[in-house]
Amino acid sequence: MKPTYDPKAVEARWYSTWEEAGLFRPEINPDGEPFTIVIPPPNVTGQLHLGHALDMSIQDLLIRRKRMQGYAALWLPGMDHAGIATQNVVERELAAEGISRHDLGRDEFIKQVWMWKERYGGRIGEQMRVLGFSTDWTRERFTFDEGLSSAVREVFVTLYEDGLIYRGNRITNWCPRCHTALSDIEVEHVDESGELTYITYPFTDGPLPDGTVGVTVATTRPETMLGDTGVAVHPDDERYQAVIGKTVRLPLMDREIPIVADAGVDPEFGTGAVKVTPAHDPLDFEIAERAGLEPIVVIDERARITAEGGRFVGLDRLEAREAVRIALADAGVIDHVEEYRHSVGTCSRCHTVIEPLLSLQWYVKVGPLVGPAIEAVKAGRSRFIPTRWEKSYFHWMENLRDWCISRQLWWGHRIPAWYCDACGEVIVARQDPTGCPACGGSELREDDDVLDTWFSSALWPFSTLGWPEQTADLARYYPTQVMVTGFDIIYFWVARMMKMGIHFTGEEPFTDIVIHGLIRTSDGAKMSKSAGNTVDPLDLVDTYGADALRLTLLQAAAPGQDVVYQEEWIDASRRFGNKLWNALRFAVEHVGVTGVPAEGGYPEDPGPEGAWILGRLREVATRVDELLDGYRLSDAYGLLYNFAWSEVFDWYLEMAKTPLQDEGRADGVKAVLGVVLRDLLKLFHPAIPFLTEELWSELVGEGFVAGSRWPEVPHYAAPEGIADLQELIVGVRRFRAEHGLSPKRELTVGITASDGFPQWWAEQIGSLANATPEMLGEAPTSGMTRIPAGSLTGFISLAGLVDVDAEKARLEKSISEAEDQLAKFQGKLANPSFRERAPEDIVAKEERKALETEQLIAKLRGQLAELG
RNA sequence: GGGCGCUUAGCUCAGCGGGAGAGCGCUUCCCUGACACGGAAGAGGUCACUGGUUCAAUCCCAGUAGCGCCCACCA
Repeated sequence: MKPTYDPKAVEARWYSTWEEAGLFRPEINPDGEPFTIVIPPPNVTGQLHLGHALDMSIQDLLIRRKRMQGYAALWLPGMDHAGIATQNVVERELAAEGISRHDLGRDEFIKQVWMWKERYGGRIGEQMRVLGFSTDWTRERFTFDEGLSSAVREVFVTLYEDGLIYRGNRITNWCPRCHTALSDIEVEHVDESGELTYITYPFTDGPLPDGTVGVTVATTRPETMLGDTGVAVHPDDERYQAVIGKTVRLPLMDREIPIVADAGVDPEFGTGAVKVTPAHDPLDFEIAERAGLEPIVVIDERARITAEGGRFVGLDRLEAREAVRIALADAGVIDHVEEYRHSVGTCSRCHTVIEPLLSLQWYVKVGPLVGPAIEAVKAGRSRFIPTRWEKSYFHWMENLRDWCISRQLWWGHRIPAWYCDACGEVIVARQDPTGCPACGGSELREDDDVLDTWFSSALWPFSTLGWPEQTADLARYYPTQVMVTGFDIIYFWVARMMKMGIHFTGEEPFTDIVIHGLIRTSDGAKMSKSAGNTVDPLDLVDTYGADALRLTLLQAAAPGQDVVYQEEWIDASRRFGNKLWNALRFAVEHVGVTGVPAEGGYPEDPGPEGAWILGRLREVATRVDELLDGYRLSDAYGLLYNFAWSEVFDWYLEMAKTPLQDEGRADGVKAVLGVVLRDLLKLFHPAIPFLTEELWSELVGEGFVAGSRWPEVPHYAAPEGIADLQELIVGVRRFRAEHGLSPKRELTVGITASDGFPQWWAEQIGSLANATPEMLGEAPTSGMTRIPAGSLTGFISLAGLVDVDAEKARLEKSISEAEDQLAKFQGKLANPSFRERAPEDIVAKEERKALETEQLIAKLRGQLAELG
C-alpha cells in the first residue's frame, strides 16, 4: 500500500491542543495591536451549512494570519436566539406531539425553548471545532444572554427617551400563520397570476348628465371592499374633476363613501380611481389619513372576515374573495375582470401570504440614524469589498421606512414597556417598575410583545464586548476591523449594525465589510433547505477532511462572486493535501530534515537551486500578502497552490535530490528544504490548519505553526540562467516525447554558450532529463536539432534517433508558426504610433521577441536544409 | 418599475489595457528510490454579438441578445 494522507485521525487531534494552549485568545500577543472580528452569529437551533463554512473559513483565514503577524487577534464567537425561526422550530416539534404553545403557556413554552438551546446550542460549536475555526471560546456570547439582554434594554430605553422609538397604530405586514407583525424586509415578494376585478360604485345622487352611473375601481382583492371608506382619484386627473367631492354607495355594505382627491393615486393604473381600504392597505391608509377617512377593520389576525364584514363574517380571506365576487356579480356591479400578474408579499419564514393589517406596534424612527451610517461609508471610514455593494447600501438606506420592531411572539427580548390601565400611562424603563409613576396605581400591565431578533443582532459588535459597561474588552477590541458576511443580510444586519453602532458608540462598528457570494449547486441553483439540495459540510469533512473543504471554499470564493459547489474541486483540494503530506514524507523521512527552526534560519549560501526557490518563495509570499491585504483570498491561495505544486514539488524537490546525494552539500540542501517547506506550512496554515500543524510537528517539532510568525523571506539573487536550464530540460523531455524515445535512453545535449554553462547544470540535466550536456564550440550546421523551439542553446544529435521525414515535417510546421508570429510582431513594430505611444519597455519587449523569432526561423531553416 | 451581476477551453470557473489561465475531463509516454490520489509531454479557446475610445481591447465606453439576482405600497 502506497502512503496516503488520512485526515481523520490528524484533524481530530489538534483542536483541543490549540485551545488548551490558549492560542485563540488575543492575550497570546499581549503587545500586539488588536484585530477583531465578531462572527455573524448562527441560529442557535440550526446547524452549519456550506454557507457558514465559507463565511467562517474566510474569517478564520484572516484571523489566523493576523495572529501570525503578531496582532492581538480576537475572533469572537456566538449564537443568535433567532426569535421567529427558533420559535417555529420548537413549535413544530411540539406540534408533532400534538401540543401547541398555547397549551403550555408562555412561561412553560419559553422554558422549553431554553431546553432546546441547551440541547442543540452546543452543536454549532462542535461543528466549528471540527472545521478548525479559531474563535476565542472564552468570550462566547448569545444574543439572549444576560449581558446582551441588558444592552438591548439600554438601547431600547435610550431610543425611546430620545424619541427614536415610538408606538404607533399603522399598517403592518402581518403573517396570519406566525401570528405576528413583520418588518418590511421580512416580506418576500413572489409573482403570482391573479385577477383584476373592476367594480362600479354607483353615485348616491344618480347618474351624471353624461349618463355615467358611478365610479369604476380595480382591485386584486375584492374582499377588501367590505372595508372601503372612500374612493380616491388623482387631483389633476381631468376625467374625474366632476366627481371629486361626490359620494358613492358601497355595494353589499350599503355605505355612503366619499370620492376624494389624492396625489398618491397613479392615474395610469386601472381606471385611475382607487378604492380606499384604510385598514388593509398601506397606501390606502395614508390616503385615508390625509382625507380624514375612518379605517374599518374587516380582516382579523387570523385572516378571517370580522363582524364589520356583515354577512361574510368568519370566512377566510380567500373564501371571502370568492364569495364577495359572486355577490358583486349578483349585484351587477362587476364591470369586467382581467387576467393579472402581480407580486404578493409572503412571510420569509413560512411563505404564507402577508396580510397588511392595521395594528398597534413599536417602531424605530430610522431617519436620524441613517445619515451618519451613510456618511461613514461615503467618507470611507467603513468600506464594502467589493465596493459595488455600497450602491445597494446607499439606495436601501435612503429609502428606509420606519422599522417595525415588535413581534407577537414569545421567544425574544420582551419589550420593556408597561401600561397603567388606570391612567393610561406608558412606562418604558431600565428597571422593572413597581407602580405607576403618574397615578400611583399598582396595577401595571407588561407589554406582551418581544423585539425583532435583528434588534439584538444590530448591537452585536459592541454588546458582545460588554457594552453598556465600559469594559476593558470594549476599550481594546472595539471598533472591530472586519465584518465578513453574505450579501443577503446586508440590509437585515450590516446596515442596522452601522446605524446602532455609530449611534451608541460614536464609532463605525467595523472598517472593512467583506461580502461574499452564495453557495450554488453545479447546475446554478441556490442551495437551500427547502429545495433539498443542500450538502452537509460535516459529511464532506468526513469524506475529504476539513482542510480540503476549507481550501476548496477559499479558492472558489472570488470577491463577491457566488461559489459553485462541485465535488471534483474538493477532491482536488484533498489531493493537494496528500501531495503536501507526501512532500513532507520525503523531506522528513527520506532526507531526514527535522528540527527546522520555527523562525528564520534562512541559509546564507543556499546553492543555485536553493537560491532560486528561496527567491521565488519571497516573490510569491510578497504577492500573497498583497492579495490577502486586498481580500483576494482565492487569488492568493490559487497562487500558493500552483507555486507549491508546480515549482516546489515538481521542480525544486527534484532538483534537490542530486546535491542531497553529495555528502559535502547535503546539509546545505537540507537547510534550504527545511525552511522552504516550513514557510510553505506557515503560508498555508490559515487555510488548512490541521494538516499544516501536523506536518509542523514533524518538521519543526516544537511550538505550533498556529502560534508561529508569518514568513518574511530575505532576498536571494536567483542563479543566472535558471529559466534556460528549465527550458533545456523541458526541451529534452519534449524531444523524447515527440520522437518516441524511451526515458531510459540516455541522450547527449550539445550546448553552445559564449561563457560555457554553469557547472551545476550537468547534474540537473542528468537527473531531470537523463541527458549529458556537452559544450559545443559553435552552433552545429548539420546533424543536430535545436531544442526546444525557444531561446535555448541546446542541440541534440539526430543521428540514429529520428525519422528524417517526420523531422522535416515537424520543422516545416515550426517555421510556419514562427513566421506567423514574426509577421504579428513586425506589423506592430512598423506602426509609428506604437513606437511613439507605447511605453519603452513594451517596445523593447516586442523588438526582442521579433528578433528572437527571426533568429529561430533562420536556424530552423538551416536545420531543414541540412536534412535535404 | 428601478438597480446590480453574469456570458472566457468539453464541464465548473478565475483573470484583465500590451505574450489566453486553473481544476476536472481528454491524448501519448512513464509503477524513476515522497506521492500512480503521482510524474512527463501534449491537444483544446475569432474571451456572447455589434459599434466606439486607444498606438494597442478578452479587459474601458455604448448598444443588442440570453441568463441570474436584489429592491419596489402595479390598487
